[in-house]
Amino acid sequence: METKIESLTIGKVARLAEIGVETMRFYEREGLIESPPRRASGYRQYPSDTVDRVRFIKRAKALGFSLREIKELLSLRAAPRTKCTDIRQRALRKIQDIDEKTDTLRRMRKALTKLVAECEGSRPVTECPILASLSTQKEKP
Amino acid sequence: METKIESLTIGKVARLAEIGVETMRFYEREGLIESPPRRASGYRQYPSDTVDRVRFIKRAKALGFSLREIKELLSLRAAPRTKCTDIRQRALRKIQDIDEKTDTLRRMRKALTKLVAECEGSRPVTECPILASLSTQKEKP
DNA sequence: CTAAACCCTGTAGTATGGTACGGGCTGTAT
DNA sequence: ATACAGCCCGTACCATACTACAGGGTTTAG
Repeated sequence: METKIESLTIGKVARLAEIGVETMRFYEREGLIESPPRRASGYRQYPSDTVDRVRFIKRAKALGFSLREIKELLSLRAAPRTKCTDIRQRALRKIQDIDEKTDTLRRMRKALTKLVAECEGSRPVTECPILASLSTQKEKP
Repeated sequence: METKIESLTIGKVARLAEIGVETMRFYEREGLIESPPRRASGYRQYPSDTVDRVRFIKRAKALGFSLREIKELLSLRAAPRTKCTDIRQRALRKIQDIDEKTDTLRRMRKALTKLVAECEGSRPVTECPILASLSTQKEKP
């Protein structure tokens, strides 16, 4: 134990982030996590914060962001040369995306809550509140 | 013009919901929208509320719900025989999912806002607030 | 020292969610 | 009445995001 610097094998990162080892390598090929240093044997050595990065990827994916979009999100600060105005623009755009998603979730939640209330009141559930709550909203592509 | 009942062709629904005609038929095959009545010619005749249903599908997809999950969401009220307690259970479960997603979005938004603030202050952007804001969160699978 | 568990590269296969024909009727506007 | 957009079905193909080998070297616990 020469260096006590925290470094993890691919398998450990994968277990901590709850994804597969193959997926780790896939993300590396896709440029979502950078190619880590290697031991003499060729084994990857990850810094421990990689786990957070992978968890982030996992969560963002669950929110409907594509790997391409996630890459963009992660690279917002990555390039140190990038003009601040540029970063700002892109970040603001992402915030808009997020606000739209949040709003849709809020409406879905409201609809489901209504459904639950109807069920508790033991009244017949004939109409679909999920649809009803969304029906008036126009989409802005 | 015998019947003034609002009914739309597949193409009209598709245009209104901003998806492709092929996708409409795909969703029908997958059971996400029910097989509508047909004219003598075989042409599908959709009631106008189908547009809302399709828009809902589109939005839910953008939030990371799979078609299977969306089908579940849409069928919560669909089966009138379903026990209320059962519907309630499933709805509550979905609300949990939604709350988790909302929370992640909230944190992402906060991180991006911070990033924007840093850019406005024209300070160097060295750290990645997106990751930082998520790093302390443990995942609950 | 050796066996089990891990890691390596490369390639191939899978699931999901569409998208694009081909070949052929139908509706409608001029 | 005819052209041309729109619809029908069936099948094939596509991108994305994994997932699973095959064939081989490496670590590490006992």
